[in-house]
Amino acid sequence: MSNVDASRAGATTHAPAAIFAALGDRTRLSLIHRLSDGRPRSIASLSADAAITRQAVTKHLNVLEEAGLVASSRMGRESRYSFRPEAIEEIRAYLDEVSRQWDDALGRLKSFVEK
Amino acid sequence: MSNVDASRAGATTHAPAAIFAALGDRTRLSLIHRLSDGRPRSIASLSADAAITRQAVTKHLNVLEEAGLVASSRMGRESRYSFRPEAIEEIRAYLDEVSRQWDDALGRLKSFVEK
DNA sequence: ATAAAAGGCAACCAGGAGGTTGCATCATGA
DNA sequence: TCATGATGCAACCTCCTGGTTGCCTTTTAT
Repeated sequence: MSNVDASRAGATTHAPAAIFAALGDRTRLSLIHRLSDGRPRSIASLSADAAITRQAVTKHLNVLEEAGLVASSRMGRESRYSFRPEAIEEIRAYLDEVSRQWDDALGRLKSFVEK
Repeated sequence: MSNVDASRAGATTHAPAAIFAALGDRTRLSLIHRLSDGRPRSIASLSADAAITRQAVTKHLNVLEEAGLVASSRMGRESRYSFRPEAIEEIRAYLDEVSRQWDDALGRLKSFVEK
């Protein structure tokens, strides 16, 4: 289990850095891309056309899950991973904050120059 | 020098994964946060209140620069780093693409159920 | 002219990340 | 019930990363 305490009800505030880090890998990014069509997939299915081992894919999926980007549920003998858009929204909010601060700075500079 | 060819005019298409990876570190995230107020800062200034060495900060700044998140320019004896919002816009576009794909999937599911 | 400030360079180190292989376990279709 | 498919677990390996220390170079203030 992760040390991020994903079991704490509601407050699943996966630090932005962790989410960014999870997205900072080509393989994981392509997994996200494929899962973002809404269709849950098994590990075997996801590693079928991959150049790496099923075990490697499993590790990547674990990273994505701990970051809150995907969710898994066991269905019989296979575990299906599905995309979780909440995490995306979380870092989108973070980016908005950075952009807002930047825009504010631009605004102040502009009004200063005009004065 | 990086192998990303940051000198190619205009087409500074820093792969999303590299940008995400650069943001996937608390220290670098806080550097970005501080620089996003638009005020360029020297390395010494940025590492003044940091818990780590100036050298470590330098390395982080290099990572951010290669990802296109900051730009540096030598001013006398100090080199000033400034925030570069273009990289943020680049990954925001990527996130939009993922979200769009997700929304489309939801839409198809909805119309299927309603039928 | 020189001491102090600001950086750059390089070597070095510990730990983590990405991958692999081997083997055990659980579920299921014949 | 039994072979196969889908995973889980664990050990192991290599390379990258985050950090450090030591020392040299360039500027600048006095």
